[in-house]
Amino acid sequence: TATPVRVGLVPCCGTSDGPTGELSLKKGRDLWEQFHLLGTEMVITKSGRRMFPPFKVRISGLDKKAKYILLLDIVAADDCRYKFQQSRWLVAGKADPELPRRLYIHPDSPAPGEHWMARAVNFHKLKLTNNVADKHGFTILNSMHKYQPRFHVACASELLHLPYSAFRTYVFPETQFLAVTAYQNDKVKQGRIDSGTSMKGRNKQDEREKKRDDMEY
Amino acid sequence: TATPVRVGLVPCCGTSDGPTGELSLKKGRDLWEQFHLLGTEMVITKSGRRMFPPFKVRISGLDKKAKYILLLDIVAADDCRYKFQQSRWLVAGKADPELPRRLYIHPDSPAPGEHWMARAVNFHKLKLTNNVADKHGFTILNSMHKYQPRFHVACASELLHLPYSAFRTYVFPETQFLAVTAYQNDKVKQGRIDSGTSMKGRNKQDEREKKRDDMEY
DNA sequence: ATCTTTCCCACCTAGGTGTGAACC
DNA sequence: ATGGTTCACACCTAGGTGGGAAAG
Repeated sequence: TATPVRVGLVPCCGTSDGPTGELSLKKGRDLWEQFHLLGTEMVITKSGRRMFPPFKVRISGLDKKAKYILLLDIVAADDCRYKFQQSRWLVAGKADPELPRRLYIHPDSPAPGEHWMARAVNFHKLKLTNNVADKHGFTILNSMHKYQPRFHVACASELLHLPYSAFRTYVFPETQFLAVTAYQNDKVKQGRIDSGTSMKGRNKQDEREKKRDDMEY
Repeated sequence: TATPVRVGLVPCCGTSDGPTGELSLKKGRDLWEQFHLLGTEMVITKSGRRMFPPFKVRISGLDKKAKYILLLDIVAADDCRYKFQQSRWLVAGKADPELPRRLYIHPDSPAPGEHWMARAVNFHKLKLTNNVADKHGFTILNSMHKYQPRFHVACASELLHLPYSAFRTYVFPETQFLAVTAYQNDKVKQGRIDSGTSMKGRNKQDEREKKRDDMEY
């Protein structure tokens, strides 16, 4: 084609601005890189869990009028099983057999190039699960394995044509992650909380408040 | 065309099943009809308010593969201004000049006939406002005036072709309503609350609970 | 004993809703 | 005084999140 297609991962900057403890991520640096340095972990659950940071790409050079389908899939990054011991990830044997591969088709697909180029494309609705029998179409992963998300652009005007259409694939190594059913690295857990996007779970009850509750009786 | 296009307003049945006071709507009858008997009121606000009951249509007889744009607009039902006095709506003069007409294009548009026919089409995201300077594209209405929603089907593969495309228009008289900035008829207000879909606002504090709060000091 | 998974639940955000007093 | 409008706010739903105990 005449114009080259360019795809860039959109930086996801942390929004934390509270008191920055030792563990919090520096503001203004890309969240993906920050977590990558620590060893990104993604929680997988039976009912499905989103990715964090969100996977966003900006794309240019498409034909404005031609229709495209945009997809994300997640493939094994290597052939190992891992364990987390003494604050570090160690190889713990050979990988379990790969599970049925599933494509996450961006819900706007198919859409013309101008639509995709107008703003960053966000794949935040993709969900990860460890449920081998999942019927929602979520991406099924093995816990304690390392994965690599991949982004694809397909020239296709209809979803039915997808299997026969030309693909272009883009990989961003900083989006590699380990699938877990519970956070292993406390720094990763704290980083998610600090980056503000994650909604806090049940807080340890504040001492003062706890006292008051106790006094109700 | 060979097959006739059929469009039906989808009944919106109330979900209330609590203690049914004198004012609550009977279960299992169409909400639109129920409110129509009372004189449907729709609140309009500066920041925009959804319609209730939701406007839903079921459509059949479209060409499966052809593309359509589905729209809703809301036009003056007559040339009067109204007032609510002694529990009834009375004509109170001539209508104010009509405000700029706005079309609400269903966000799935354009889409093939099979998409529209697969399930009821819901226009619940349309918002009503009385803000003449609105920049969100909400539908602008005059308070204390009577309106009639209209549903349109346009044969058009692109939004840009809309102005030149053929329309088919459907009107459901039971969806007429009066635009208000605050509910006038208590029965309408109570009907909305009873039908359950409306999220309750601040409740009059339950006496028992109030007492407890007061005792906190 | 250790590691990993599962489950329920309190908490959070986002956004729609009527309240009631203030405003005009 | 009246009638209509505005506004901040408590409440609601829906759905995503980590906590922590319990189970495997």
